[in-house]
Amino acid sequence: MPLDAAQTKRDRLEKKEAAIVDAATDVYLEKGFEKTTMAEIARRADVADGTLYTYFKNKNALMMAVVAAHWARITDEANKSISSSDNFFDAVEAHARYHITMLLKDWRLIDLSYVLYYMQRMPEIEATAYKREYSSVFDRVYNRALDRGEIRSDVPLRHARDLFYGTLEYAARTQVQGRSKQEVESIVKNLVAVIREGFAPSKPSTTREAIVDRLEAAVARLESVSSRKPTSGR
Amino acid sequence: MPLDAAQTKRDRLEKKEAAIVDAATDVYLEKGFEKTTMAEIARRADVADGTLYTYFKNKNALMMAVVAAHWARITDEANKSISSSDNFFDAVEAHARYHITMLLKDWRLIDLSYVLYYMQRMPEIEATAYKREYSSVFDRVYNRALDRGEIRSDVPLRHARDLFYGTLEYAARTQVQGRSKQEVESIVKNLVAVIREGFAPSKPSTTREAIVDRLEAAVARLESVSSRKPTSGR
DNA sequence: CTTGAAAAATGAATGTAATTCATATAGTAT
DNA sequence: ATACTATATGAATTACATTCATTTTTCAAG
Repeated sequence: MPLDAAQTKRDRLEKKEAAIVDAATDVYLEKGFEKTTMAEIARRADVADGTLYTYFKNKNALMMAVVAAHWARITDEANKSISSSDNFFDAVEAHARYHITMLLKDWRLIDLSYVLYYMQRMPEIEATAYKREYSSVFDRVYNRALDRGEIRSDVPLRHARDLFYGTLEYAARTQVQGRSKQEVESIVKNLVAVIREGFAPSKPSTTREAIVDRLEAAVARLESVSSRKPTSGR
Repeated sequence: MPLDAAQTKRDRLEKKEAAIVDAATDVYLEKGFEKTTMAEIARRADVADGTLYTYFKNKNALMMAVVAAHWARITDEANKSISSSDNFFDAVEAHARYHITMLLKDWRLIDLSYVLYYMQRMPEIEATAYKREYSSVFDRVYNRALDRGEIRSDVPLRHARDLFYGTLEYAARTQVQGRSKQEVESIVKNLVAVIREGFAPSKPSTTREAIVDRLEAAVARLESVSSRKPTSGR
């Protein structure tokens, strides 16, 4: 088989697969999970019922593809959301703003991930992989800040990550479920403020004793630094 | 109808209803949502298939009852979890510890609430009411601390609540989904530390603190001059 | 330009599980 | 005991997901 013919064929199949995923997304957003039927998806994608099964193992796999397409989109956007900030707190604020705005806009698709995950075990599809990829955005920002000494170093990454995404997702869910109006800015500012206080390099205590301790420690660090450099002997 | 006869009759029906809910809980915990069938529940509860529908409108309503029974249990326990602490941070720590321990133990039932909620709209059942009742535990602790001036007063309750429950639920979910071992204490201590820093009444800065800041800055400059610590990549 | 084997697509048939409903049974008041 | 009502029953119905025997399309080789 010539290479460009194969290319064309694969293109054609991928286009059809994408059309099916798009149709499934539309139906799901209109009707919700329970009322989405394979027959309706097939009708919208303009294929026969059976055709769906040549592209996806079953309904769950198809819905998982819907979810995967969405995570790919937002992971891409999330990476852009931090690109303009160079200090930790600005990057956190930008990413928080992007994240909660997205959650409020696309919550039905995000929640679909959870529904699929909890409805049945699907280890072969690894439903949480998309999320892990997405949350690596925060990980990079955090690790860079650690390297630069912008934040205290005794809080493990995973705790910071849980705080960040957990707070935003809970806030978004509260807002979507209740009928409270959206208040993105208030939520973002509050989270950033807490992180600013809780993750700042630890402020030394102001007792005289503590000052002396701090000075001793600083001197010790200086000594150990210069002793590692034989050229600048002491 | 005599009153005690009515009482007996209602008792009988309530016992049967509880038996059905218990059977449903068992089957669900064994098989997961998709593989739980009404026929199996009926068999376990020792009633006919149709009988289930004289107690519950449909499968979702029955599963919702399973969820409701669980929320009632844990709301009761949660209230006990804070009763022995009298200051804010102790109460927060006690409740945090109870909450995440419960989440790790009963996550399948907690998640079932979400699955049901997101699978279809059920405004008549008000799936989130249980959760609202539960989270009022935190609200009471927080409002009491506000009254007593134990914490700063410019953080709205809902933001504090989102931070508290959001962080713990995200942490629990991460742990359940991954195969990382449980680390309740680390998570609790970290959350309490962040809340302690972020919610403490703001202290006015003192002269001594300014001195320390200046010394810190001077030492940092010295250190950066005597050795260019390369930022370790990652 | 044919051709036939492999890949895709089809939709009627099948299987599974939720839900309904006509009928039977049990409980209660008179 | 009798009639009346509330409960319980499980066979029949319904709604979908999924399968599979056929048909249609694609494409490399002659």
